[in-house]
Amino acid sequence: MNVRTRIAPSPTGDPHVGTAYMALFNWAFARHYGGQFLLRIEDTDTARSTPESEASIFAALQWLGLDWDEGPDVGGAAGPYRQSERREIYAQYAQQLVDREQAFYCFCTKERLDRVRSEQQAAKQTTRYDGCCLGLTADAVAQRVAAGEEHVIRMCVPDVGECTFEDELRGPVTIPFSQIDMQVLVKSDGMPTYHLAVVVDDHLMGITHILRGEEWLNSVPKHVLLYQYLDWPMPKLLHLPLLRNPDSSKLSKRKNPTSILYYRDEGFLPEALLNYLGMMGWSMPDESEIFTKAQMVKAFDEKRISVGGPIFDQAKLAWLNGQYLRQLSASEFIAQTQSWMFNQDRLSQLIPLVQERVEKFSDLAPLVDYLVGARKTLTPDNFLHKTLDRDANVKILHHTSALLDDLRHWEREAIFELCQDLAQALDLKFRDYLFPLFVAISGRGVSLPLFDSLIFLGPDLSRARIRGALDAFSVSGKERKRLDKSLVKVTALLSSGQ
RNA sequence: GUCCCCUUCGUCUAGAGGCCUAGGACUCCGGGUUUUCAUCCCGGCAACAGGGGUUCGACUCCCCUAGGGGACGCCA
Repeated sequence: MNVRTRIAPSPTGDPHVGTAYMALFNWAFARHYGGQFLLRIEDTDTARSTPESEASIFAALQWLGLDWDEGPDVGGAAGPYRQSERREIYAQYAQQLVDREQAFYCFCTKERLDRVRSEQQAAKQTTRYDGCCLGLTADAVAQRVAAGEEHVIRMCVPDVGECTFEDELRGPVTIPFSQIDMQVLVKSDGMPTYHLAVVVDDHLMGITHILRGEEWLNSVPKHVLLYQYLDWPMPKLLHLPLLRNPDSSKLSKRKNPTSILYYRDEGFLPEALLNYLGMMGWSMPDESEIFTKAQMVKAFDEKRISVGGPIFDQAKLAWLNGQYLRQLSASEFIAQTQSWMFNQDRLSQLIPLVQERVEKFSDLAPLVDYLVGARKTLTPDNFLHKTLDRDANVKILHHTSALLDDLRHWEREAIFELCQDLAQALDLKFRDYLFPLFVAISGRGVSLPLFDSLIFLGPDLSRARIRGALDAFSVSGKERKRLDKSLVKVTALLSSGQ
């Protein structure tokens, strides 16, 4: 049997380490069995997908050295590999499902659905579409569609019975159909949802094994139904554990750096990151911990995957990276530091910031230390200020961090405006407001211009430093909740002000 | 709330009924090498969630409880 696996990221943000994790296992699986590994872009969310994000996913996977045999950039016989370019294909199957009464048109408004949902929640029932449009006659549907009424297509799901399917890592799993929603398959903008697109594409692209996150386990019955409706064979399913934050919740950028680019910019080697991800839920048969991706491919055995959720431990990753750095020859080390920071491109961004501030070359390093290296670890004392107290510092850091996390385009002007607006909303003088940010970014109250620094460091490092600065203050869960509430108010103020 | 998944040192893990006095790694703590530091070496702390079965024998199999996680979107 020719094995085919895929990684199917959604280009809606920074390339996530979870994506790298899944890519690694799918890649290793395919390579071990001599099959193909494909890259498919799941950009059916037109509001959130961006070409920049897609490009950064390519860049991140290439940096890691995970090569794909078919994909949007390299082509292949089963293309196109971008879901937004496959609309007609999905439409065709959606129509087939409607014709066979395995799916139906739904005209319910968002308002009605929200109402039904909250009623079900109040009654402590499973939230699920109530079947309102299920009984519509073909004529009625045709009329309403012709009249231009907005609609979606939903899949039919039995009310009773249960679905049992096989997960290769945990054995049979049974989920009652009463828990399964009549999932929307085609959105009102004509795009398929994940569930339709993934089934159609995996089949048409000949995917034999799906290795993906455990978060998908609950939606397998929807897919099983679709495969049955379409008369297609089920691929094998392997649901891998989710990477976790230190508090054991699902890995998230609010609690941990999650962007692959962060690890690149911080100075991790791709080999080390990959090696580390390879020991999350998997181990070499001889228990060795330092191994190359070629060794992993050779030894790969899905039976060795464990299903408990591993915590992504920065300390062990750092140790592992140290092992890799130490084994480099001096000339390799020079080459690596050059490609990391000391190259024409990076230096020409850096020098203009310092040229007019130095009198001797020896002034250079102290000025830029925090830009070419980690800033020092902070304590509350670093934030002592004539007007800002502890709580003010915490609030500024928390709110700025949250707003920057959601900022789509990392541009000087946008960041500047965001900060200015926030300072105003908090009723602070701009220069006072900026103080904790200077400390968070540079480790000092005075440094090179803040916004230039943010641009130079880039979104991933900047966000991590501001979030890290907050760790200097022990912020309790309770306080964090208060801060989140305060943030909601401030955000409301910001949007009303515009 | 409902459903699903998971559960070995603080963390990553080894362990497929006797090889377990539960092993390795990170972290932390000691000690050694080194002009300092780091590296490196040596040593130490530290776990089978709890309770019932099955079995001559259970970390390993089954059940219950507890805890953790996830899902419940016209997001993936």
